[in-house]
Amino acid sequence: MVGARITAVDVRRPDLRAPFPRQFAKRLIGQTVLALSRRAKYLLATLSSGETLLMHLGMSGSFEVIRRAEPAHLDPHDHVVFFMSSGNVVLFNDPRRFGVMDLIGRGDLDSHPALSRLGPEPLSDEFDAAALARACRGKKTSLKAALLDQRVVAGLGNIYAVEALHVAQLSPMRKASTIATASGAPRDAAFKLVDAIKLVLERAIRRQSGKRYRGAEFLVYDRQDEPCPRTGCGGTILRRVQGGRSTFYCPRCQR
DNA sequence: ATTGAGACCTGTCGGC
DNA sequence: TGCCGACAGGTCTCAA
Repeated sequence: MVGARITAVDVRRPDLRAPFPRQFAKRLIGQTVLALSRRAKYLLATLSSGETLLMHLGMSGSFEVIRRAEPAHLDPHDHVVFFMSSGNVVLFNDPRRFGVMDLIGRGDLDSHPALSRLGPEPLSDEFDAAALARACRGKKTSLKAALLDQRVVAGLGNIYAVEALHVAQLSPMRKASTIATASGAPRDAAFKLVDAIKLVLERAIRRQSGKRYRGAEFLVYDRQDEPCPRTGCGGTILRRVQGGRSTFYCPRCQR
């Protein structure tokens, strides 16, 4: 898409998680995509008008680039088709329709409701033990719930929150406030957790970029009743539901 | 203000 | 083989 002009947009199904903005296709046609970037789990395309196309994959969304959009190749879940001046055709496919498409006016990026309250990017220098401890100070929720709170750290999801807690040897049920002192200074656990989050994400990006999600590639996620992967631990992975989502952890080495 | 539960929608998988 | 319930990677809203 980058450097190419959008020549046509086919919205085959406009009812994703949120309704599409008015005149969605019309406002896109003729614009050049200047750059692609990402904030948390939102994909952002900077357009020549200064507007930004915001996209989210939800739980089941994906993009595919093809050369020709033969009707026979289109899947019923290909909800948006972008035709580019380069000849590329970009398909947005989302069976579960939890995805999002929005168009943000010039200058309104920082005030957009989806983006305005996001915490720091986990791989940025801004996200360190001090920042994490500050965000968790006084929080009565579990540590796991805090990691999924996008205001604490942006873009961490269920799987990698679970994985990071295991690497850091911290219990998902532990109160979030316990990683900080009363004044909000980081305790040892905050340092360990920040390091674990960065490690887990960097490893995941290296391993999975370009690939589709596949299960059974994780240390503890989806591994209930299996032995704890920590050498010498000897514990067994348990599954619990926290806030309606599955948590997997080793009660022996995660405290 | 914070927190947890439920809702959104569809596909897949395991058990009977 | 076929049906049915449980469950799924993310956010959002609502009530306590």
